[in-house]
Amino acid sequence: MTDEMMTIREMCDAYEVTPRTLRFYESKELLFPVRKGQKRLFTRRDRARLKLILRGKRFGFSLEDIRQLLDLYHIGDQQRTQMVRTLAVARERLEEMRRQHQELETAIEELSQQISTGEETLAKAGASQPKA
Amino acid sequence: MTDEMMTIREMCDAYEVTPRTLRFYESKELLFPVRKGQKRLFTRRDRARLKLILRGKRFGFSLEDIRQLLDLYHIGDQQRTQMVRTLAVARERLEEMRRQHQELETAIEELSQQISTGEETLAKAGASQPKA
DNA sequence: AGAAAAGTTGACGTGCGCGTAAGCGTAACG
DNA sequence: CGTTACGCTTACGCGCACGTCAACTTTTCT
Repeated sequence: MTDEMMTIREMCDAYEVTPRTLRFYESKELLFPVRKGQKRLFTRRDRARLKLILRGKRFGFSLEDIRQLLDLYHIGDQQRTQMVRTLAVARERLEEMRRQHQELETAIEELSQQISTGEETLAKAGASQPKA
Repeated sequence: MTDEMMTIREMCDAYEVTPRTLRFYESKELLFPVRKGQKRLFTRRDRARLKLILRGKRFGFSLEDIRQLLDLYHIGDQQRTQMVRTLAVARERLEEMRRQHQELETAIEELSQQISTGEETLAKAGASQPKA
């Protein structure tokens, strides 16, 4: 709890994941905890990445998708050529997310409409008697 | 192509899925094609449901989640008690989707910001010479 | 009629995202 | 100083969402 380094358990409690999950993410090169002897210590950077991972999952991205996305967040530590490519990928991803955002809006409107219709139906049916 | 019924191949071409997928969805009670002899014929209703299934998947919902969601779209064919419950579930789902919508917006803004920063870095580095 | 095309039912295989023991090291506590 | 707790690795298992044969019936075309 040096405020800089967190043990695996502290991470689990903080983000509601299991140790297995964190080790799994490390094996997939999504996280890079440092080692104090044998034990893992997760840095602030790992915490930031984990937040992005969990968010990505909620949007339906695969871990491999997310791994690539994560690179977009330390743009600057790279060679120029690689960076150009990374930015291109990032822009594509951004477009995808915008489409998804729009589609979600449509879905919300549709479901909202269905609910309204349902409520009306219910009101009218309920006015007299429910299946008397 | 009676415009009402579609064969499995027509469905596959129309929605870019495999026969296996459609049969799988039927086995999971997400679709209910009628049978003409042995063959499946998909109705307009199946097509509407398939669209919702594919959309749900893009949002990261499981097929089981989606199966439950689909019921929300034929509200009205139910008993009153069941309908009340369905509406309640629908409202919860709607809230969840609104949260996701909001979170996606945040993510979009963040990634957008990262890209801008990256572009700046690239511009400055590119002005002189790339890693000379 | 005969062959190719399309569809059907099993049933096993596969990649992803972890769960779940098994067995071992170590460090912290009473 | 033993034991309890936490952590590590290795490895097999599992549920989901299909992919991929295999073997067979049914149309459809010529």
